[in-house]
Amino acid sequence: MLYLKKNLTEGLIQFAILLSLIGVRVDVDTYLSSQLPPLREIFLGPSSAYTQTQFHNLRNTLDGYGLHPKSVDLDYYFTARRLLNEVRSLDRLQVPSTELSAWLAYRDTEGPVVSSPQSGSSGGSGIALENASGGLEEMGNLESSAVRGNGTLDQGYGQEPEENLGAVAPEDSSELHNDDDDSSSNNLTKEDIDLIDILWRQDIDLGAGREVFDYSSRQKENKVEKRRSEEEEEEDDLTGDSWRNGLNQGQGEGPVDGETGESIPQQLPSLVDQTSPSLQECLRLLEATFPFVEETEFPGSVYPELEDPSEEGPSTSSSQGPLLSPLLPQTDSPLDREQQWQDIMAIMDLQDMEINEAADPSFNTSSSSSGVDTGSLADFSFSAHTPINQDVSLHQASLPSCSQDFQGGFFSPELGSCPMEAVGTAPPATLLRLSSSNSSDVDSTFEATNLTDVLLPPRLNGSSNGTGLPDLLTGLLEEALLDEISLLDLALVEGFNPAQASRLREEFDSDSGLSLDSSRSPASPSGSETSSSSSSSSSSSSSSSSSFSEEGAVGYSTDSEAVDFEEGGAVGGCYQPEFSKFCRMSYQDPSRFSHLPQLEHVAHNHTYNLAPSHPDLPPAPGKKGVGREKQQQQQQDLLDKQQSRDERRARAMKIPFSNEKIVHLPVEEFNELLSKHRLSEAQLALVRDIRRRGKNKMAAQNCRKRKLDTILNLEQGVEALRRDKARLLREKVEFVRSLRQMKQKMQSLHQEVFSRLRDESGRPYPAGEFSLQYGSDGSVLLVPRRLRDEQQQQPSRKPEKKQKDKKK
DNA sequence: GTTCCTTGTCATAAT
DNA sequence: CGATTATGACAAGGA
Repeated sequence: MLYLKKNLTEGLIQFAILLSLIGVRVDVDTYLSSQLPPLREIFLGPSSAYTQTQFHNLRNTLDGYGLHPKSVDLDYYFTARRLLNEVRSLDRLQVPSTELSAWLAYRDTEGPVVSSPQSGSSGGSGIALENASGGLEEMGNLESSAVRGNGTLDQGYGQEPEENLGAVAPEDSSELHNDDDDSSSNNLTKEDIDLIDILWRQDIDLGAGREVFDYSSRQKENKVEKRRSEEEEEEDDLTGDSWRNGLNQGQGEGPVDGETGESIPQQLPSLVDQTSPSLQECLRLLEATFPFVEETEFPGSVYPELEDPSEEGPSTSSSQGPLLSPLLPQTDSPLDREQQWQDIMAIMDLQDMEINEAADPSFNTSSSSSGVDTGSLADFSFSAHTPINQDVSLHQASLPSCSQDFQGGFFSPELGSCPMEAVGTAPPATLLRLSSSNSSDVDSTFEATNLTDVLLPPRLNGSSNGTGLPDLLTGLLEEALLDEISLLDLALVEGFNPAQASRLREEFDSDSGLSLDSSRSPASPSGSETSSSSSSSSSSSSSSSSSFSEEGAVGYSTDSEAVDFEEGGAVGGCYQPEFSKFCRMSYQDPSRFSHLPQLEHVAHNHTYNLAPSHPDLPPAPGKKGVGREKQQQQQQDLLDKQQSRDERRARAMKIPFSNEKIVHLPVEEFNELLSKHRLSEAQLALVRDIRRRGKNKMAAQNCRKRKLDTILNLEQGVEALRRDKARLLREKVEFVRSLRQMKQKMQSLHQEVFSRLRDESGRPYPAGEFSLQYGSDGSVLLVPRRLRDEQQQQPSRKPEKKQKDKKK
């Protein structure tokens, strides 16, 4: 029982200490604190329960030395920070502008072009069929995977060919740069943090949680390459964003609800009947791609972006116009909240950019390039179908006036500019998405992210899992993750080098007041063991000892020793006073701590109670040395000197048995012993004190040893936990990237579909002017982004849209 | 002589 | 309730 308790308590304590240590390290990053909470939740959340178990022991332990490692952490932290920055800078630099731009260019050729930058994006209505099918499939896979998201993202992201990514207008990239700023992360308010935390939890609840990490392991192999590609891609994303921005500008914004700030969707004539064959084809394609589309919970969510019914001309400013109040009913969040979100989003944007970039390449390539990736994608597609279907299903393609939200919403810092409202009702999914992002923030995010992110991903997130939140969070998380990872990595690489470890140890030692020295004299087999003989001799030799000397008297007589050991079952040769227990302890320690440098110097033998093993002393002085008083005197002195106080006292009190017996005999035997000998009160008291002190001495030694063990174990545990944490963070980051890639694919798929849509006259709908809205009922509406724009700029086009019902 | 370390001891709480 | 154990704090002794 006791033993178990002990172990349990110790374990708990150790665990708690480990947690605290880790927490400390994490806390060191508090400047990053805003981001950390979610991470903590992920990694430490469960542990929090443990932390609450503050046992008495734990308290004590912690008091002693729990936190000192901080100093080390700080160094570590700064180093990590620096490295992180470097890493980020690398990402930026490396990021090649690719996918999006290329893709856009492609679109341009086919579709009607709105304006230069935008045209590319918007144009895509008529997509080259060649790519379309394949692209769609890929996209579908990606998207599906993305939708499923959490579980299975593992396979290839970064590996997709970047074909689509052609060089995009780098011009805007500057806007996107923010990611670098660490400050952004720092700017988060507590509320933001809380919000993030909540979102994060939601994310987890939705399934985005930790399971996600599993996949990472598979991907690890490709990590390095991926990262590079990702970084490059990220740059591409940036360009893509810029591109998007351009589009937004060109297209302007739709009408927004004054109160809500939501865009007011305009109902367009149903396109169903009128849908051109191409549209149907596209729909079919979509269906095939996303069989699950219909399943959705998708509450008729329309893309927020798409929803703006009335859009005013393509003006960049318009996109950024009024902030949209949360579309979602859920989000009662007042403007302040939105602001918070904006802040968050701003941060996320930066990160998103990075991520997207990273993701893009994989995204593109995934289908084509790496078999692994494709496979994974395929898997995803199947699994993920539902969410995508919902999004994609084009049942009712209406052409509401709002065209722009798409671009505007995305690009404009505030989504509000283009109210996301779906034609009639904002589906929960959309709402979700919006809510999660809260208009303005979303925009910022989108700016950073690719169109895909804006269009599809949000939906997917919102509809499917409520992962929309995750999206928003992802940015933050990523930042945090990156930071953490960098820190952890650094820690692993640099931070926990032997030097630091030693430092830690030192700190521990100093703090706890413990010495790591395990090689204390008693422990050392060599030094003190002989003492018994000498002590015995001394005792016997001592003048007064004769009366009880036979028993081994005060000192340690050989006899007494033998007896004691036998009785105690102790192993002979150990440090006498301590006996077997102690011997075990002492012997164990040295080996364990031998590696510690600090211990090396600790060879002192401070044990007072040890019988001196002086070569000078005759082995059995008592009997032989009658003649040599001098020697005896010397021995006496030595004995006195080396005997413990209790031994001396016992000798002085003429206690008839050895201190070992007094201390180590079981209670019964001890009582028997006392009963055998008639002892005075003083003697009895002394004997009891000796016993008490002797036991306490052993206890103290045990306690110290335990402390040391605990510290060492904790050290190891901390290191292990750090490693795990770093690994998990890495995995998380990869997951986020993959998710983004999938989103991008989804978006591209969306665009593909859109490009295939044809009006009655067989003309493609310009992507810039029309957008697809997905209804909760699975209907898909083709909505004009800006009626005005259309009318003004492209009178030829019909402002009104056809609603096409596409069944999935 | 000072500082640091180790060890023993005490007081106290927990077992 | 007494014995034992655990542990923080203190002090002695030694290097």
